[in-house]
Amino acid sequence: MTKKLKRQPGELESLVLGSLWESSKPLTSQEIQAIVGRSGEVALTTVLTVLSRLEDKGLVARDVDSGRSLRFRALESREEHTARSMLSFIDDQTNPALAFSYFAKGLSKSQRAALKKILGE
Amino acid sequence: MTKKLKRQPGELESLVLGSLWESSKPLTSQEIQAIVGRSGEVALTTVLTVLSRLEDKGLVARDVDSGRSLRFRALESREEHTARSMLSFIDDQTNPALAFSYFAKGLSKSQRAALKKILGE
DNA sequence: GTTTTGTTTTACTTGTTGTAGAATAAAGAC
DNA sequence: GTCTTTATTCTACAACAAGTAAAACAAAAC
Repeated sequence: MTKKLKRQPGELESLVLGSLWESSKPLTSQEIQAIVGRSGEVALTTVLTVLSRLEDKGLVARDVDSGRSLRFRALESREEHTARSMLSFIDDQTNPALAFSYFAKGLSKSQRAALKKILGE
Repeated sequence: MTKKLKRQPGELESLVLGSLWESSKPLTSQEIQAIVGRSGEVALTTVLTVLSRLEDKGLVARDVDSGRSLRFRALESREEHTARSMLSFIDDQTNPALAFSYFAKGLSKSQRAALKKILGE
């Protein structure tokens, strides 16, 4: 009997990281479990495994809480992470301008306006 | 004896796809093999496996050459692909403007100028 | 028709992620 | 101070993606 995975590869990691991005303060593993486990439970040990892998990748750090448990936090914001990811694509571009052109075409009117404003500053 | 992989996961796929992006015309599997196999050989069957996986992902298509062999081509340019990838990050952004701000900060002066120009058109 | 050349099938390996039980550590209760 | 509860780490396996290529197959070329 082939056990089917509940999630796509990378999905749980994204959910855990996303919960830290959304939160204004560091979260305990239990709090994260409650957030990602909305529909369908996830074991606490699973959450902790994912957190430790995110630490290995340098995306998450832990602090000792005043008490027994740990609190986890993202090392960069969602927006910083997004920007870095986007920039990594630009790096191996021989013709960035052409890539920018397609990119701009795919943005919404308001997104394009926002980007234009930022570049003007 | 644990056999070490020559490459990181995804690397060969990138090399194969990259060879098609660089080329102005569709390439045969042999031609691709010659390009990606510069330092350290890759079996022709390996190249063909990778090509077929790229086809499954909708990134590559094949045409019958005038003769016996096949010619492979990328379905979008490197720049189109880059733009699509970048846009996919923007999609799950609640605050695109903030992401844009970090993004702009990471661009070189000339890249920033190029992007600004495109947005002005 | 046999050899050569090109492609598909099959198959195994490694790496990453999902998943969580078992073992361990440490805090709190009594 | 021992016992229980709670939190974390260790260990392990399953599933999927990607690297790798031999074996099988098909079709030119000779």
